[in-house]
Amino acid sequence: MKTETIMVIDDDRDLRESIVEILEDNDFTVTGCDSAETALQKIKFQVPRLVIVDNMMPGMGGMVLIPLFKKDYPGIRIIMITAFSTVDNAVEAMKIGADDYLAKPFKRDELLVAVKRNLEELKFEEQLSESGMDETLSCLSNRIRRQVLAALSKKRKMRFMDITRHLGVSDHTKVNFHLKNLKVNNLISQDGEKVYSLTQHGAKMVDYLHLLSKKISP
Amino acid sequence: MKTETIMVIDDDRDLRESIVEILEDNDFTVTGCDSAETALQKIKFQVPRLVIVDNMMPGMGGMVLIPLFKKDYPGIRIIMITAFSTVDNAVEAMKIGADDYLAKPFKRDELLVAVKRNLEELKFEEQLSESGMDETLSCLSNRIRRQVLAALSKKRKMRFMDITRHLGVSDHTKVNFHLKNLKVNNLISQDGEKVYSLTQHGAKMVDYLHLLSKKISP
DNA sequence: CAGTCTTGTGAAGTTTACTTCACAGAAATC
DNA sequence: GATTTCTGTGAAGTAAACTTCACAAGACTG
Repeated sequence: MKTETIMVIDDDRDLRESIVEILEDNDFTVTGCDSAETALQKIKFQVPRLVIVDNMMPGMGGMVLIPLFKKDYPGIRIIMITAFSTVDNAVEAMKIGADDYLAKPFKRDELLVAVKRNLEELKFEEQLSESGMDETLSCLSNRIRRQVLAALSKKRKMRFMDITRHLGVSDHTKVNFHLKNLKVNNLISQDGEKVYSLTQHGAKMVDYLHLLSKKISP
Repeated sequence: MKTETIMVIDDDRDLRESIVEILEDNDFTVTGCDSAETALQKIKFQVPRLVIVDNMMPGMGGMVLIPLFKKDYPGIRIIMITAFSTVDNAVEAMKIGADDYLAKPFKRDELLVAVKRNLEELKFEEQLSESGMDETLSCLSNRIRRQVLAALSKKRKMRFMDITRHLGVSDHTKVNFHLKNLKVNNLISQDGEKVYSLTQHGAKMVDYLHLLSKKISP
């Protein structure tokens, strides 16, 4: 099983090692860095999913590092550690790209909660931009293809010309084009007798569309 | 309130009038016709949602009439009345475009159940091919737009360049194009301070996308 | 107040999606 | 066995979606 990767950047050795230890105890794969400069080098070899970075550090501070990280690795999640928990500080951090912040001193559990919450949110966002969604949604966004699904949902099995006539389309090759598309997207299938029917996945999508149509119209 | 319109075609006057009466008692708007030829005339003035037609009639029979109706009015639903309830007869009727059939003699309730079921199924199919679905679904089928929704779902409020940087897109005008699209589709809105946020509708769609992503992946 | 950052607009170009047309083998029908 | 119907394929054309580019007004920053 693959564990989530986290990078911890803090010049304070004691704090850094204690954070690393806590995270490793919770089965994360952790990389520690003692400065922003080191972090910029290490990230080239392994891009973490989550970064925990101290605001105040000698050399490049968190405020400078965050935009650099966000620019090259927009998918990354960043939690900033701030010494003084002023509202200004937090707002400023969020503005430049931090996704969350922790005020020093923080407890073990506060750290873990923040880490887990951010990893959850990250997964949430990633789901929405999954590539499989592109194909499925754009397949469903065509009225003719939805009509085919609706027809097959009722009649279970239909032959090519049955579908064409059912839709009232004069050009059968047009229907064929959309049937192909539906087949590629695994929403319908064709048996040995050339009869079309919904796949299991297709049936699910019909359900989904009805749920959706109720939300859209009223 | 608008009632559903039904056309009843039967040469047998007693049967026809009794069907019409039953349907009118149940608040349908009914047109009776004594022949297929009359029906072809009357349909030009008002297109019904459902047609009940007798198979055996002098002149043009149901088997001939159905393809004509289906061709010119594909959205229509047709129930055929068959004198002899042979399986062949039913299969034949379905093949040429009838959506359901009733075997003579039938009871009042059998008629009503068939009528209501077919009207329900019709509504079901119409929902799937609603025009509003086209815009919404094709809007959601774009990965960048989904990422914008995901980002706004988390951060609640974001400004233009925040969004652009969050996505890691170099050309801001591209993001602007998609923001416009989202605005037109009423998924996001912009307040007086030019800050973007999800609309209520947009928030719903984010929920639905997660539902969908769970259906697609496993 | 010069310069950069933000938030756009509109046109031109590119890519993708869809439609139409011409044709053709297999199956059913007459 | 000739003819119509069914089920396609592939190319060409059209429309829609998306991207890129050139430019600019207003806000903010040093």
